Amino acid sequence: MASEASFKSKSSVSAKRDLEIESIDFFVRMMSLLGLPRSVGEIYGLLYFSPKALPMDQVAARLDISIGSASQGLKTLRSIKAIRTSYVPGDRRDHYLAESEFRRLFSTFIKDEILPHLESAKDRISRMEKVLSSESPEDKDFYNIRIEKLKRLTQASGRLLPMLAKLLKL
Amino acid sequence: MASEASFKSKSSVSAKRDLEIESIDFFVRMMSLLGLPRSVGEIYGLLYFSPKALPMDQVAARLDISIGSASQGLKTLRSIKAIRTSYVPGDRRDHYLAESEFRRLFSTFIKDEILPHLESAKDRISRMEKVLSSESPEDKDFYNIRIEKLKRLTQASGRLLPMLAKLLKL
DNA sequence: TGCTAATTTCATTTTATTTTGAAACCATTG
DNA sequence: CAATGGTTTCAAAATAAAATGAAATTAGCA
Repeated sequence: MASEASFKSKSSVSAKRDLEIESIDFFVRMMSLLGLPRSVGEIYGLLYFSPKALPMDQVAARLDISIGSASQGLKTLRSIKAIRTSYVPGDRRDHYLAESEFRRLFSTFIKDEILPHLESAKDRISRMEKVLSSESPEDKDFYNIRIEKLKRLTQASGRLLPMLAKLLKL
Repeated sequence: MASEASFKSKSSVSAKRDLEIESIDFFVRMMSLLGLPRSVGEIYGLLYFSPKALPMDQVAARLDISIGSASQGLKTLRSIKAIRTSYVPGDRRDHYLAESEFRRLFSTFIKDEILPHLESAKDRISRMEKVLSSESPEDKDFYNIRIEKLKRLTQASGRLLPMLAKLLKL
């Protein structure tokens, strides 16, 4: 009947569980705000409140998700630098720790997910300008104004977002 | 054989179509970045480059989507103040115009979609603090530090986002 | 090098989201 | 106040996204 839990007081274990659950819930919402799947939020939430690094199979077991999901989710989190591996002697499994500076994560997200879109937006706008200048349709003024507004929008974003990203890294 | 197009030069019509298509494409991506469905982006993109206000049935026809979708999409766009209706004498249909100050839209989005989450995050954090103080588990320091970091994150966001919202409204 | 544990990949299944279309509802007008 | 045009609603269908699980791959160890 001896279990891992037998070394800890009962209330302490449940307190940890409570924190874990709040954490998972918190990050599931947070990640879904960034358009990331539930499982990714769950994994990060679990790791965020885990004092020790956890191997993939434990992550999957604790969250009751498949190892496939766990593998994918950890991959995603690695790619946005939200977690890192830590070496555990005598264990060939990779162990994962949450990168606790969550703000950097937003910064990475802006750089990787949003700024590239801005780039393609610029191309699109030049394309629009070319169409307009070569064809001169009626309502040309209207179209010019709209294109001008789009331009300002992308320019403003192009300045604001990197600033924001920098602020978050501090 | 007489058609609407017969009053316009052929190239002018296609130029408008080209702009429309680029616009729709642009806003479909933009909206999906905000987690809004494709049809919503399509509708806004169409209206954004339309010199005259369009009624729902024309929106549906031009985009080849159902009137159900059009109705839902317009409702969504109205709710985030991205479009407005304009009165057209002698026509009982509502006509829609894009609100061209797209930046305000982000501002509305921050206020309506993100800030409420922050509020509930604060509640969650107090809950965590309560659990921790009443139960005192081992690794208490670790948990305290993590909670502290979450607190700072939400505080920083709570300051930054309203600022950003304000900047975008200018 | 061969063996085995650990991890990744990916076709299939499950779940969630979006769209459709038809019925219900509303509002204008003859 | 009936008739019709316009709009919304919502159950069902279509589509898209995510999770599973098992096979394939990789990496550590004897």
